[in-house]
Amino acid sequence: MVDKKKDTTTEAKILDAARKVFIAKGMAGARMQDIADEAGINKAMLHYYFRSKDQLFETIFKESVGNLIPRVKALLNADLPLFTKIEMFADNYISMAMQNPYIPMFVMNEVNRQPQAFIKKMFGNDPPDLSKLVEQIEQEVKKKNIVPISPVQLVMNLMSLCVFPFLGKPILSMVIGLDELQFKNIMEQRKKAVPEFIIASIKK
Amino acid sequence: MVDKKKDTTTEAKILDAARKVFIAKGMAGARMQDIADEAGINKAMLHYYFRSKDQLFETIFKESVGNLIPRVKALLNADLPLFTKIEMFADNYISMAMQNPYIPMFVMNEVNRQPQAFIKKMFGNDPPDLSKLVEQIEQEVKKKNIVPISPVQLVMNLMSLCVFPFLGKPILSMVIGLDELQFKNIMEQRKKAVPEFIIASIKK
DNA sequence: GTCTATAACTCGATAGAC
DNA sequence: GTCTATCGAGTTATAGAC
Repeated sequence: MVDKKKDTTTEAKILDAARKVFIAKGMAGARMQDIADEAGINKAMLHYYFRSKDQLFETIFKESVGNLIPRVKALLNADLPLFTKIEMFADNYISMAMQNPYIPMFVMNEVNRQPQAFIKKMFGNDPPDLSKLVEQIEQEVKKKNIVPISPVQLVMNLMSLCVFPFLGKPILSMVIGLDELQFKNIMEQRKKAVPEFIIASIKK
Repeated sequence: MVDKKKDTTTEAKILDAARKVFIAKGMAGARMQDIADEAGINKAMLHYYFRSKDQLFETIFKESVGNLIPRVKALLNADLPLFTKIEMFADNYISMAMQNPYIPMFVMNEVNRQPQAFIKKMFGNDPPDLSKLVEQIEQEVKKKNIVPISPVQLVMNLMSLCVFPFLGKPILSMVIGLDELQFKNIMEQRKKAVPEFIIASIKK
């Protein structure tokens, strides 16, 4: 790695700053001036590199969600036991979110802001298909490996338990009284604790 | 109720409109013009009644969270069995959120925007105290009524399972493919399904 | 109390020098 | 490529007539 350019190119500085500001304040709340200040350059540069606020935002947004989607899709269609899928989803998602703790809120927000635009942008023509997973759950119920549970409820539970702690971090930290390190430790535990919690509930 | 004034007073019309717009678009995304249009009056009136956008927003925000907090506090300190508390929290919260499905996202967002200002505004000098609930959970573990579980993880699980579906509604509707009615039915089921799911996991 | 008109200001975007 | 200066659209807020 001799000739690494650092992240000192103007473009990289802009992207770092934009990521920070957009994620903290959302599209509507962010100011181009904030981003310029954060990057230590001036506003005109932002337009020189990314033409408009919309385009800069979209770059950040795609980068934030783009990484996750292919992995989720792969997992959905994988040929693995149900419990393994649950374990892998929890581990993958929580690991990603620990490295980028503000992404869940950021994404949730923008999806809320314009749900249909989001679908097109992120999934194009082939949205994620849960049918295989749903069928797998129904099979496990039929085989009496797990208790009778609605697949929708089970999927909702898994997502809730993985995603919510990052969305609700400020409230949870406040109500339960956690500092950064404690929060981090608890999330680390959760990679195993969530699948265990779910499996304990549904296993026969 | 002969002389009921309806909600046709200008102030009430403004509040109804502001609630709708702020909740849909957040503080930064909302426009005073949108609120005026929604209320069927003009912008100047908004300032006549509420002086500034900030003040109008704060009125709506306090109203949104204000109802919930006393009920949560009461439940936390109530002298009830653990499983009963879990059942009551799920039922209360999900019922509230079904009537006001955008409040969870709205609140989560604004808490995120300014966490410390939020604490002061909402709780003043006495923030909610979870210590009694935590102790109760530890007791149940010690008495071997439930499996060993960290109180923090259990509380987090309960909140996740109740709150997340409303935050993630657009994503869930998209991914799972739900219309309004289906979503409503699933949330109705969840009032019972969430406590059952939790209790099945932790009961010995 | 309610309205119209407009002031005051914020912010994204561009022009143009270097 | 980078900067300063400024434009112009969009927004909050106010003045003042009715």
